[in-house]
Amino acid sequence: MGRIELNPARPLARDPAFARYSRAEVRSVDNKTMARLLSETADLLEIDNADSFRIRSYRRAADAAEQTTVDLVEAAGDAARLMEIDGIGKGMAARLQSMARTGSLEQRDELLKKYGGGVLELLKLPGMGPKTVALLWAAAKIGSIDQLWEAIGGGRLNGLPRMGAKQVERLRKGIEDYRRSAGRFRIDRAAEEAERIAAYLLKLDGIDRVTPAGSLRRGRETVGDLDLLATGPACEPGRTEAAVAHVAAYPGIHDMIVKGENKVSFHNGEGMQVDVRLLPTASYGAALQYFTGSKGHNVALRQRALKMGYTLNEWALARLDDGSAVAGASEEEIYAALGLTAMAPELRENLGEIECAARGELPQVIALEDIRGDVHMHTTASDGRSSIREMAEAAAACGYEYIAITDHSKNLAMTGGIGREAGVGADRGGAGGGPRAGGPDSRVHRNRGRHSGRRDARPCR
DNA sequence: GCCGTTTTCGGCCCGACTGTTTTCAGTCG
Repeated sequence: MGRIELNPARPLARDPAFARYSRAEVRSVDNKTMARLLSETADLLEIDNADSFRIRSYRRAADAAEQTTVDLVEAAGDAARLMEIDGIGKGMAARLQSMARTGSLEQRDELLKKYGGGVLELLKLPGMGPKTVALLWAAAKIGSIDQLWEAIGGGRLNGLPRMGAKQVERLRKGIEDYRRSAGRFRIDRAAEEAERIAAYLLKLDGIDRVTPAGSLRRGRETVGDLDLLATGPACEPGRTEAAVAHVAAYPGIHDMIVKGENKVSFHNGEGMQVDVRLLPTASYGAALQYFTGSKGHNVALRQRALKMGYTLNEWALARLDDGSAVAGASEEEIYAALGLTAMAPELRENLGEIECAARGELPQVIALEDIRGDVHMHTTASDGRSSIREMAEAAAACGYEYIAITDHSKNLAMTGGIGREAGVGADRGGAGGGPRAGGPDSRVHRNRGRHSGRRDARPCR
């Protein structure tokens, strides 16, 4: 078994959650995909003005699919097992089975035929809900963000119900904001995809190591393209045929962009571009440095190399006079040859880190081990999924010194809320997959990672 | 569409806020 790492200092392969993941068979449909299909169906049904309780059932099923510890594809052969999951009845069990078999959901496909896929994107605009989407569709056949943009420019929204000047301006600004962030993916989603693909790549004898590079490795909040660097005997020049074929056979590929000798690029089902590069071991460090970036950091680093009589590219750090390689197998030796302390990827944004490294005064990056506590936790007293005791025990297992329970008050009625009689807020699963007192799912609240300020949502190593 | 119960059918979460309208509809959490 080879290695997968987000940061060489913290190999993911040691992560128990990851270890479980890497053993799983890579499939194009999983629990998360099913949850998304169900949730989108609920959105489309709302636009279609379907029965609100039927819509709620789809949302509950989506939440159930997202949260359950049951592998739905594996369980799909037994409807009774699916129906043991809270929120999954006879109808939803059949839909889960169908999704496991075909990768799609018939109800969703039919509604998409009627309205087009653009309406799901419209819902991502702030202040845009299903009623407004339905209104725009009925009044002006607006079914996408581009069409809405044109309609706003042409003044075609004037006179529509609830479309005053403020609302139109809000939509216009919402589109501008959306377009600025479009095409990028949250780091947690990119990391999940990186782990999934890396686990698949490592199944080939001859690929020993896979490392995500780019903005994912630098810990940015969002990722554009996903860069994965692979090394091993099957990645050496002239011997990459089997590795290229293996990458190209990855089941999550939606469409192929490039298939060359050293690089395979494709889009996955979510539209994320993935670049897999096969690299010789001798150049691994240079390539890792080059593809990790950032662009500004690399430009500054190359300028420093030139001043020192070197040239730096993705293959090696080499002398300018005779072209002989000075370093390339590891990042550390490249930085050392340039008179710099090796630095964490998170620091490489050309914000003075090169000058600091030259002086030996690099700041220390906060690591998971530095987190001492968590001050935002919800429990089954409101909309969390674990009891205070379970939360405290999980925190203790992480080595935390303190936690703060921050349950909702009863003013936020949909979450149950503390201040009510014991059990009132916990006896039913509410919207958003609400509390389940005594339920089998003892995972900590999903907000934990976010509010801890970590990019890695996992609570423990 | 699910759940609990009445084993066949009724019930299913709620308030603040905003914009638009003038008492309400829609979104958000």
